Amino acid sequence: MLQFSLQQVLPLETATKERAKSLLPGHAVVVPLPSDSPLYTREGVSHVIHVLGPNMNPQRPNSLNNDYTKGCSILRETYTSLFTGFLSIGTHDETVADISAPSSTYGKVTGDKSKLEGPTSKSWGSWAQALYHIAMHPEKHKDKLLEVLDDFVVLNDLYPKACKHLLVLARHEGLDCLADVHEEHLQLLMTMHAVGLKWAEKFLHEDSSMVFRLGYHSVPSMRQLHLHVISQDFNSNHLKNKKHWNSFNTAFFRDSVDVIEEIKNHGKATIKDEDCWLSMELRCHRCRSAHPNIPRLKSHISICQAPFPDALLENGRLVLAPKHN
DNA sequence: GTTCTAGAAC
DNA sequence: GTTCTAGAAC
Repeated sequence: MLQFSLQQVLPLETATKERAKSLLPGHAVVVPLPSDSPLYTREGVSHVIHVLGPNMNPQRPNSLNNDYTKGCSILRETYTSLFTGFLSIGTHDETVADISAPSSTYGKVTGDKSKLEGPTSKSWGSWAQALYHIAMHPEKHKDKLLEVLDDFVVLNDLYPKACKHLLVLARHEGLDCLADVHEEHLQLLMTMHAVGLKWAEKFLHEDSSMVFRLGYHSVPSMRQLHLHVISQDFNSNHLKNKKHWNSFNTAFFRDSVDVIEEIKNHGKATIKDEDCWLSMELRCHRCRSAHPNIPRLKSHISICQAPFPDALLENGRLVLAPKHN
């Protein structure tokens, strides 16, 4: 256990009292250490975070009178305040005096919101981390990888929705989805496209009747930016529901060529995240006929010979699609 | 992202 | 009978 002398603690106590006279349960206060504090000069401690948990002792202020539910709630706030305060140190030059815990929104704190607004991107469940782990540690997943490059890896989608379905996975930390992509990533997007195209061409060399599309989901379920390279047969037992179909056959699927153009022209990509795209009626991607359910749609697409619509053939959205008259 | 389940809908 | 949907869990 660390021991502090009075001399070490005094500057901290003064600095703390400047920030907050008292602290309510569930709240934290971040105190940057004064430059004359021995804790700072000798130990290199830059900040101290004070945090007050729930109190069940009737002899002390703010006793909860054995209200266990309220105690749990305040304990949750306490930890959130503590971690939010800790995050604010790394990401902002200045800290605010009192950080109170948000009850439901992640990353937001009271006080100077303009400086302390937390990450606005979505949070990811544990099951959404698989690609991230592969991107960060490809050496641990060699058996799954088709190609390993400095900036990308290529792998088969674990649940392919067509005969050929690859992912070109970016290895850059902090790049999780299209919303994170900006002008500085243009070269990266173009390289990902080139890598994906190379694989599509390799498959086309083996079977020239295949047709490929390269693109991103507007709002991916898995963390870490990944480009889908998918053949347009959609012949797969893993394609089971409307969401599967529509995520590759509505505007929810953003063609790589379009994303690159949008980044070039506007510095950001269009994101069609409305749920309506994923729950749209099922339509054949070739002849646009509607079908009542997935089994009927799949039996239709296995025989549909219609040419791909012009909108898909323009500007390389489809790779080596058959020409029609 | 997946699987499982229950209930509704066809 | 089958299929769809939503929710929960992982």
